[in-house]
Parts: sequence; C-alpha cells; structure tokens
Amino acid sequence: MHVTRIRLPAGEFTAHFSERGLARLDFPSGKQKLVPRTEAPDDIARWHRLTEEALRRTLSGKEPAVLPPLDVSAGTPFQQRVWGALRRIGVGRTMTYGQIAGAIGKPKAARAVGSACGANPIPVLIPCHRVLAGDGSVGGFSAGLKWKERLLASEGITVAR
DNA sequence: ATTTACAATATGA
DNA sequence: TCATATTGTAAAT
Repeated sequence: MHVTRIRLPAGEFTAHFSERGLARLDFPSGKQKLVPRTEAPDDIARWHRLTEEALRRTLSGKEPAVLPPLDVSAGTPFQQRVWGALRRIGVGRTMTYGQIAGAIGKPKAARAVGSACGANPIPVLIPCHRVLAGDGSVGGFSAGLKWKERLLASEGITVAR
C-alpha cells in the first residue's frame, strides 16, 4: 500500500493506493503524518496525478473529467452498493439518505445508509457530502460538518436552516 | 453470543 | 411532539 500526499489550496490530503487503485483519501488533519519514502510504480504515479486533478476540479465545483480507479474492495457488498449510488449524484445535486436507500432496493435502510456513508473511505470523489437528511438539514459528516458545508457551498448548494 | 450506537425516517399515539 | 420499529456494521460487553 502506497501513501502519497496531495497539496492543494484547501490543505494537504493523504491518498492511500492499493495495487487496484485509490483505496482511501484523508482530509487535511493539521498534523503532518510521516510518509515512508518509497519508490512509486508508474501506475501509482499516474493515479496520484489523476487523483490530484479530480480533487482540484471537485473542490472548485466542477465535474471531474477523469477519476483514478477506486478500490472499494474493502467494503461490504451493502456499502459498495451505497457508494455506487453516491457516485451517480451529479455535481450540484443532492439526495436524502432515504432516497439512496430506495435507489439500492432497501427503502427502509436509511439509517444503514448513513452508516455506510460514514464508512466511505474516499470522501469528495465518492460524494458522501451530497447526501442530506430528509427534512433538508445537513445530517452529519465523519470529517466534521465544517467540511461538508464547505464542499456543498463550493457546488452552489445552500442548506436549510 | 448479545447488546448498543450510528451521518434516518415513516408511522401511530 | 414523542416513542418505536426498521436496517447494516462495528464496537463494546
């Protein structure tokens, strides 16, 4: 598993790559993590560039032209279905937890969808921030509500009080 | 092996 | 408005 840093105006993200693709993305944490300096195979160097570009575009409210391969193999089947549904939400659009539940054929599993969103290893590129509670309020966010609001604002979405 | 806690929501009192 | 059943996972007991 290779770990690289991605410097952006918004801060320094940390990307984890498996041999299958991008497996995890961490928000800037304030403290610098030690990253073992290792030789990166060509595949990883390319994925790193794709990830950075996709992040830049998404953080500025644009559709990412290309995404690196995402390795979601660590997730349960249920989680993978939720994450798949999330990726179908367009830039600047939102859905509710209940709608996601319905979209994957389990209309009563809204709460479980919330759990799956929290377990999402690749925030931003898998847009867990575009999911709101049914009454229009924000819900929650594992990396902090501040980030969720910021991401939504960059896409022109205003949240109900 | 059970119980509990979550980033929900529809329903009935 | 409040209590409860439902649902998938992980973590605690």
